[in-house]
Amino acid sequence: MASRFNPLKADAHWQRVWEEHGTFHADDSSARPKSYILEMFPYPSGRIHVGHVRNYVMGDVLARYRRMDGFEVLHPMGWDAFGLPAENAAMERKIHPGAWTRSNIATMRGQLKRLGLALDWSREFATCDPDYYGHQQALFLDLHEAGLVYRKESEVNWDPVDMTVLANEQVVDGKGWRSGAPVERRKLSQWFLRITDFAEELLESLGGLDKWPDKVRLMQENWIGRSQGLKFRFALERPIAGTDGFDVFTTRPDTIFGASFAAISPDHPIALAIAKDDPALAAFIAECKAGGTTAAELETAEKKGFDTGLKVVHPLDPEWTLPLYVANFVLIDYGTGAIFGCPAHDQRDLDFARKYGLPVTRVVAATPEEAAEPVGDEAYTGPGRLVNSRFLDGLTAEDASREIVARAETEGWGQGAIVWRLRDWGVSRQRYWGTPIPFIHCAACGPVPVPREQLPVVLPEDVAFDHPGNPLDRHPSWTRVDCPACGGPGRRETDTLDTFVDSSWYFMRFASQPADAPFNRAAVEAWLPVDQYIGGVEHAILHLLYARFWTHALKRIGRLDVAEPFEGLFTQGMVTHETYRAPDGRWLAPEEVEHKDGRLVVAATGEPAETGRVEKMSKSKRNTVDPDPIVDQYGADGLRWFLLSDSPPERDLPWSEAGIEGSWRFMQRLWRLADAESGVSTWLGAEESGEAVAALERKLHRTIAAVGANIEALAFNKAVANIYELANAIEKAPPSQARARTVETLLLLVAPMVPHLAEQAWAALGKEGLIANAAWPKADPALLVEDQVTIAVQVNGKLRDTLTAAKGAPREALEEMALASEKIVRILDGKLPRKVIVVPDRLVNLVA
RNA sequence: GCGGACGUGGCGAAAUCGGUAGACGCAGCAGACUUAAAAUCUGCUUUCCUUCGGGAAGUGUGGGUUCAAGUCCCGCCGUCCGCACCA
Repeated sequence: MASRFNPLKADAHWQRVWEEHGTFHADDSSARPKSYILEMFPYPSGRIHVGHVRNYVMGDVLARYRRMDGFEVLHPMGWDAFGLPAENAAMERKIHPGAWTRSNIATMRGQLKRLGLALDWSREFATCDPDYYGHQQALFLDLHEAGLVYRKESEVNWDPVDMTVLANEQVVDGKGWRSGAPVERRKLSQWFLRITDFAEELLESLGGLDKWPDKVRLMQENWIGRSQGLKFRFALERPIAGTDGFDVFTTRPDTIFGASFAAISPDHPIALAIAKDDPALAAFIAECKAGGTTAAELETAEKKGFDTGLKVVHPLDPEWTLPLYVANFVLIDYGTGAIFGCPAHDQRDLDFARKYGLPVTRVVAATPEEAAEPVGDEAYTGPGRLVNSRFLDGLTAEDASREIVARAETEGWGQGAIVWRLRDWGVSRQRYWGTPIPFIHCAACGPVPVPREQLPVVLPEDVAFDHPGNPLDRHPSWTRVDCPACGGPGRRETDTLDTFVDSSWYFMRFASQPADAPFNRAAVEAWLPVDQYIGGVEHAILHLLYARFWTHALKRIGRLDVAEPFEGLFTQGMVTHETYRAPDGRWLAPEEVEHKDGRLVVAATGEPAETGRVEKMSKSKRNTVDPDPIVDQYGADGLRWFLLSDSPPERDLPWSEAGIEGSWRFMQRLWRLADAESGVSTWLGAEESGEAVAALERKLHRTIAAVGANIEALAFNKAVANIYELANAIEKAPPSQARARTVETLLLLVAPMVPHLAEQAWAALGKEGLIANAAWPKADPALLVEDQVTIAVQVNGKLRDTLTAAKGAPREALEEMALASEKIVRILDGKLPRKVIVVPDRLVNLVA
């Protein structure tokens, strides 16, 4: 056995052995219990960085552990391969998006393979394979048939110089990223998925996802945003533009007698109707549209209103009219696009009322004294009883709400309603590099689904990116197609699907990939739900919600009996790194800067460089760290071990190379431990009993239990610490057969984390078979408990002494021992304690 | 503004139920081995005081509950994340 572990040879050797044996192929027909471990699949942006590695290694440790623990494990890998960066690359480098993507995939696959991940590569696919997106088109048609797909006018970002639609990330400070021209909002007819039909059940079943982080559940809950209240009708004093009133929604029906105005959105049909004959209002509406749409701009935007001069009638008093405003802060696509304002109990309404001199009437008071107090600068939104509210006076706010809803329903002017913040999912993208939406537009028949036998609708390869906009639009032949319904001339839909659609069902295709269907139902039902899904928290809302929706929708249309796609979710922390900038503002990669005389300079030119924030590794900030040179130097296991050590996996990990030397040293330590035992016959007949051996056995079994539990909990940093402790204990133990057995077990314990080294040492010890296929050791419950425990002795809660006692020693005995302690006798100085608290096996606290 | 998380040595961190704070690792210091270096091994490493026995303080901060608080409760300070005109 060599005295040093050489990862250069071992890594490649064992990777080849695993591949040749098909070690990590998932067998659909296995009788073992199934476990599906999945990390969010990567976008092939170029090369992987250590942030990716951290993600995949975590899943890999769990997958290898589950295999050893007796499960049939599905642990696949693929590529989220459609998306905008490929088109940008096409424009910048005159390379086809497909070619660019394929070449990145090849590079990244090679990088991943060097890490020795226990992946079933036979199931690999990319979402840009027609074989994948063709089935996606079929599923889209299924949803369409079920009425879950529709078309609607919707606003897009329009660059008036480049004459192109921009994705949100292409809008920088309200301007087009290439042209720099102010972006306009423009209406286009686009495809939508009816996710709002599922709002209720998506919210409901969040409650059952108890292996998800609370944080993510809460974020989804807020995103879906259920609000309960009253929808009621305001009658206009006199009809206008053929309408005599409009609906408003409120969550505070109890404050209805505090109403002082009504307001509608600038996009509300009534506003638009009035504006036709009212140039002043038309100007106001135009002004509302001019402002930017970024969060910061909205936050600071002034609350503005336009008094239409019209009045609406209070629903509970025909004599009482309220002014009708058009207000910039009323959203057309939430609730009914119209509100009633109750300034006393809503801050925004109060600001508005003060600005336009509207009355402010308190209708809820926390205390009886408060009833007469005028409202100041702050609206009161807390609980209380009703005042100034006629028949509601004296009721609590909740009771008053119920009373108003009941009365509205009886009298017929309104009804209880639930309003959702969630909007339908717009899936149209005016882009080339995505799944073509399988429809054909016909002047006579409208949009007609592409017949199933014509799927997949394959993206044409012959496209040019020398003009802005979607090259599919300009394609001379691809767009020309006959209408499948009437046979007349038609035109292919040139919008492609949002890439979030691609990632909404890829985990089903991993479980089963027949040629003639999106998936085989039985196979998907056997593997799903994913037992453990691992990825970045940045996907906490959109991706996870869309994938949940897709699964719920397939269930509703009878395609799949899976309630939720991901049973366990883990959101791992990001790997962060400092960013660097040159004097001209360019981002610099870590290898382009160096420290010189204590200052950071650009290595090539010697100009001073600026250190930016520590941020998530990303290609655009150029702060990524490539794993390849690290693997060259320390082996896959050195890197794997380092990424698992120290930082809790959910926390961000600031990258530094300082610690990896330590990992490398530990690899060699493990190797030496195994090396020392490879001549195990030397110790035959050596002492097999005695306290040292017994202590080592107990340590081993406690470690087996702890490492297993910590891997299950994805607390890899703790599992690493457990293993270090065991290694320390082994090194201190005298040679014996028990020690040799302990080293063997240690190898099993580290096998999921450092698989190459474990295989190499396992083979060197002459063990049969692959350690990857070995059984996870079982902890002997009898050895998990110590027979001796250390008891803390406190006086007034302060530690004064410790003593050793038999486990389970009775309270009286512990108290006696504590009182007999020399130190305690000295501290008590002859006095008797007033009170003695004994916690068996833990401590004795003497209260003096 | 609303919602949430977090704050422990020089650094990454641990402490499962309120019960010996700092396990484990990194960095550092001292020593052994060596002609030397690397590698490896041993010991020390929260702060302050010390007559070297030990003593005092200590988990952002101020209070509180308790025999006992990193852990529970209230207030404050700070950092980070999500949502953001949601009626």
